[in-house]
Amino acid sequence: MLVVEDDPAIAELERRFLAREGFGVHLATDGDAALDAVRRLRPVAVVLDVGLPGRDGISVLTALRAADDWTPVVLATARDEEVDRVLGLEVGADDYVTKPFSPRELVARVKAILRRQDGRPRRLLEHGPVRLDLDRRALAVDGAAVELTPTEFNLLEALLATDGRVVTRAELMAEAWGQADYSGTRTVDVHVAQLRAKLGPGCPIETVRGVGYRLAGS
Amino acid sequence: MLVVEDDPAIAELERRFLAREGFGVHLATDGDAALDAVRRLRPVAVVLDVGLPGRDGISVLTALRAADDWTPVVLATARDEEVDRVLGLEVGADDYVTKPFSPRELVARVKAILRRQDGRPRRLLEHGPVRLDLDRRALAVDGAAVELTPTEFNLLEALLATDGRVVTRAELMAEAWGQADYSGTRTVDVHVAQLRAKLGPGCPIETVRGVGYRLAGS
DNA sequence: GCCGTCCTTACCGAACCCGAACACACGCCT
DNA sequence: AGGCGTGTGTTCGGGTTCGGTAAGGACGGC
Repeated sequence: MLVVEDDPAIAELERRFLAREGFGVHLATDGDAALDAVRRLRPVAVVLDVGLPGRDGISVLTALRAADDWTPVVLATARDEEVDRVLGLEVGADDYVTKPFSPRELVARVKAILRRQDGRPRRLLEHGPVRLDLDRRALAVDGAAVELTPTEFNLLEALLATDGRVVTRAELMAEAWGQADYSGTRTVDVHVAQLRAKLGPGCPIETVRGVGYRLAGS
Repeated sequence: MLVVEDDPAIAELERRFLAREGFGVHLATDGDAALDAVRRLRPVAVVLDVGLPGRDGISVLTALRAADDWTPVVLATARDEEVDRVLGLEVGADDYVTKPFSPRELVARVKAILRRQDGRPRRLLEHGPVRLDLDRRALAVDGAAVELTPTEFNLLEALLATDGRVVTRAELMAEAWGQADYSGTRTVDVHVAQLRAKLGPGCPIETVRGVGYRLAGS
């Protein structure tokens, strides 16, 4: 469970009530930290304040969903920011609470969401004989399981997510390594080679000379 | 099964999906008819719309519970009627869905409730040779009983509940320990080792390097 | 005070990532 | 056609991170 809230008093309140229900709670105080935390911690759900300094909640949510991350999100909006609520649901929030809210209500909302998403189908990325299970973090080629290292997995995920568009090495670095600027090393190439080896003869990863890589047309 | 809903289109939708699951479905379009139907038909469960004309859903539910009738009730509330949901649960609803909801979700919710309050609500988690009895807090592997300490039990329960999805150490901490934020200790690893030892050679707990653990198989 | 359970720490082996080095492919130019 | 430069494929060893495990101490129940 991740709570994103810049007011320390409110954050602590939320943390206490969620913890009492048995959730392990992490805190983040701004949008970038939140995105990073979701990536690293893979929380079961996120309570996201809309009125953050700098990168606001809506922006964070948009970034998450754009990255194909469907971690359940409860938005916390101020009473008069109705626009944000509507916008939030459109952008992919699972529910929202209006400040000021009772902690009990927040807890109830979070639990409801978790219940709702139980038994939800797994997130899968498929392309030809390749099937990547994001929830199990497992890969199958022609139905046979294939082991992947963490970076190989992230790389393949980044490639499959683009679904045919050309991806530069810099973009792949950013996607699979978190941010790290691509400073002219060959790291990406090496891992692509590894991936191709593991994917076998039907490997759909094509080289676009001078630009980067892309998936073969389905 | 009784569906109480004043919008004929929605009512019909619900009826069709519930019927497909083998439930005999009756309809009622207002609160008084609903109360009457519950008394006469004694349905196994009720799907109850909150926004009824005249006597509303909350009132119907209150009347039922006041008459010591504990027929399982799933409330259907509009998204912005947050008060009703909290109120409904306090008044004795067993669960609720938020409009607009998918019919499949409704069915799942109803089934969950029936399962929960089935004559023998003996909750079992099974996976391969492993069988975990949540009510007796007992574990059997290949039919042979195995003793578990409380933390080991919680840990295994958390793993089995996710059914193959990757679970981070932070999540396991949250699930099995109640709250404790995972601050970089190796506690989880140690207990996983214990578990593996007790589960024996056919142990389905796999390590996902850099992320966490998951169950083997499907 | 003994015993079981739990948490921490430390150590070791293994997996992994990176960067360099070398070999190869492609395309352009003459 | 052949040569050359640039960009890419692939291999390999060093250094680092990560997970398994064993041992020791803290805490609480009996």
